[in-house]
Amino acid sequence: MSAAFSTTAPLRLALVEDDPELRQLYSDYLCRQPELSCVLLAGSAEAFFEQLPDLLQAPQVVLLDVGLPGRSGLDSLPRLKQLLPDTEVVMHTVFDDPDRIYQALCRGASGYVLKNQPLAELKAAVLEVARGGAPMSRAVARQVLAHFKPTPTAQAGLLSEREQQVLEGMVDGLGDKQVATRLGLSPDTVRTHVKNIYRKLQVSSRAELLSRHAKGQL
Amino acid sequence: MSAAFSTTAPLRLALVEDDPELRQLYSDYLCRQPELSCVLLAGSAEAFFEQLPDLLQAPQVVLLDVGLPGRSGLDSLPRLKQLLPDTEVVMHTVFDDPDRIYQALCRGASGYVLKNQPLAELKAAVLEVARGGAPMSRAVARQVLAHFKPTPTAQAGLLSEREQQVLEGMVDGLGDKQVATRLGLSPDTVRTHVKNIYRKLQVSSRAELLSRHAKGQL
DNA sequence: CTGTGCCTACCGCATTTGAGTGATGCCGGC
DNA sequence: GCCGGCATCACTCAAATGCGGTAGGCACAG
Repeated sequence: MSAAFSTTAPLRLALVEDDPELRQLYSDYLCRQPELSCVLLAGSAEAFFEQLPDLLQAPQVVLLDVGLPGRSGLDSLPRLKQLLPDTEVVMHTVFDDPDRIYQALCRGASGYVLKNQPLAELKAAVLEVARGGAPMSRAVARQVLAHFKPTPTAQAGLLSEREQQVLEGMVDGLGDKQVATRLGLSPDTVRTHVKNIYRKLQVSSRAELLSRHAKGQL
Repeated sequence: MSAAFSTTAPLRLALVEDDPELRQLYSDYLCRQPELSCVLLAGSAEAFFEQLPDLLQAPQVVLLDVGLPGRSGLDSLPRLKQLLPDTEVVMHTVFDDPDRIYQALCRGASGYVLKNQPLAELKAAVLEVARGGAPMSRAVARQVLAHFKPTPTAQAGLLSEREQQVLEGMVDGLGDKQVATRLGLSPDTVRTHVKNIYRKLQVSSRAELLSRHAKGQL
């Protein structure tokens, strides 16, 4: 909701990128934009943190490379967000593997753009995140959505209907007896179902099952 | 990477929207686009499913209103994806509450755009999803990201560092002993930590803890 | 100095859970 | 009709877990 009119002061941007050529390229382009103002350029996370105290005002957006030498961008994210809770971080990288994306988002990134995109996209992402958005490259957005999808692999057809219901109860954090009550069954029956579920899903404890459920496959 | 050149056949789009005026407005606009072809217009989920068999080719994208009379868009999503697994669904609505968004994504939506946006945005979303993207309005994207964030509420400060580590182990589906091994502790120590965690987080079983963790507070 | 909280570790006990075995009845395919 | 899968219930046994207490060492605040 905060203003972003042409009369607004340029957005304070920090750029962390280890490749000197790329850094030059990006900063050249981004700094030329009237809406932006590069207040910090760093080639590593360490350099970034060192330069931070020199700034009069904290950057509003940090464009952070994931694959940095030394402390990776991913690793320094928590500290960055701790020092600058109100600063938006956009990850910038060639990696589009689910795990890195997941880690970045969990650690407080508000955007994730890939490096194979036109510079205009990069600029758009920076502006977008400053406006309260969450810019993500196509592939990244899909990965993110994949985290929510049911992954109809195992369950569909594998587990019988009753077993599904029992599983549901377990997922809700209930014990065998409570599940039995909910379904109007004998606790022993539930126990049998649970055992069969374990066998079918290849796990051997409630914890494992719930862990799996929470992660990949619902 | 799939082609989207001007020589490509127009994208087959289905539009499900209960408000006749809006439906008219959207279809007028979208159908005028050379890249798009509205093959189905429906005012309800029921009408959509009825008209489906009449089509020569299934729609490639469905623009689905969330707040439909009768079977809501949200409720009909699973069936839609079951019938048309390869069709991309973009939710279209005025609602931006986290729960509805979460439900939609879990049920297979690949996009979620709000209704307060210019028509060009709508068109862009349809094209984007067809290209393998995941178009989301600003507010929606933020909600989605919020699902990954640590929710610094409870855990931060509430649980000690050691307890965090133990919790992590439990979340990974490990037993007490395995957690102990991982952290180089006595199983008894882990048990003590677990007890304290339960007390602090107000739960009384592993299942409850993991369930909570999976749901609200990651 | 004292209290408080954390980390560590142990004891004991009741309950829950994982794992094995068996049994009954229903249903559907071969 | 037989076999396999499913749902139901039962019994046993051992391991894991939940719950209560105790206790020494450490660090920090009052």
